[in-house]
Amino acid sequence: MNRFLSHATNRIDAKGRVSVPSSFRGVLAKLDIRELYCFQDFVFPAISAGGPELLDRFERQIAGEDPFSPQANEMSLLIHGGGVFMKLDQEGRLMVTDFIRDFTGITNEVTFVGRADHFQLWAPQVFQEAQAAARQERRLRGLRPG
Amino acid sequence: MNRFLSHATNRIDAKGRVSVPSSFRGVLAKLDIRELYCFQDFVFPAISAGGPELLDRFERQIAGEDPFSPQANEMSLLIHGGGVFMKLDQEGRLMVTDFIRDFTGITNEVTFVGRADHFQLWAPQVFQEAQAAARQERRLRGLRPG
DNA sequence: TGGGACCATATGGGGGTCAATGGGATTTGG
DNA sequence: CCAAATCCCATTGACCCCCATATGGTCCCA
Repeated sequence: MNRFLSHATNRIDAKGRVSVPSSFRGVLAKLDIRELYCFQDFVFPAISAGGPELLDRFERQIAGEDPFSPQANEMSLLIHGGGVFMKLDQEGRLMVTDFIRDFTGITNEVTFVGRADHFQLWAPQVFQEAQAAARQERRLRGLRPG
Repeated sequence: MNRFLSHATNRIDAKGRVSVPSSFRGVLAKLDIRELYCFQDFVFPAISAGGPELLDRFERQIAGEDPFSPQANEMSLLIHGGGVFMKLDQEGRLMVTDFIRDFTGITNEVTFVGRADHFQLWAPQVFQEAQAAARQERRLRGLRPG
């Protein structure tokens, strides 16, 4: 597998660590990603995590605009001010810091959600509800993928 | 046969496995599908399963939109976060995980339902009712298939 | 036409392997 | 020098490979 897919929920231990699902670690290894760029999602109350090239992409996006524009300023506020680099420990676990807890509402469990080129950390309950809402909205609009 | 047709109900064993109907496995072999892309159906409480090209089709749909739009983000939440790759064991059985149980209400039996280019997993009772409801609705509208 | 051999599919379970988790020991940073 | 982060090892349980058994249908022949 070469992209992040599916979701899984893991427990946070007494030291505040949580195991990143094995399949996600496999993708990271395959893409040779050793350090995670984590940032606050623009839409949902979730932390997004991916390789450093994610940040590069965002910065290229900014570079395409007038560097003194309010839009560029705002974008930088989000991706730089709301972003951080993190590493996994030897067992593939991640420290769940206050940076993550405060933005997501995570307390003692984390739902990992694949998003193709990155993955996300959600509070389990919040993820369930957001997904149900997205499904409901699609139905109302009569849209279908494919 | 080169498409998924008809429906059949099989039992889940003590280890949580269920046999995929032989005719469906035959279609999978014919289409050279070795790994199943499974996702939560957008309308019914059923898991849909098909070849990886199903996911490709969804992703092409997303690619047509602004990648930073809430719509694209939402769509990805469903097809990436709500999708899984699964494999059959050597006897053609599938593990019925919580991912499947929680969404479908499946407990100890699975109804497999052919849908041409993919098939679905339903709780038997729920399938019966949904099919009956669909039939009823058609009758009220005076419509006939074909 | 009825019985029985034969075959394919569904089902049951032993046991190895690996991922998730828990916790002691050591290092690092302020 | 203390607290927190990281390393390292042990335990547990879920999943998967593999082989055995049950079940039901079809075909053949007397």
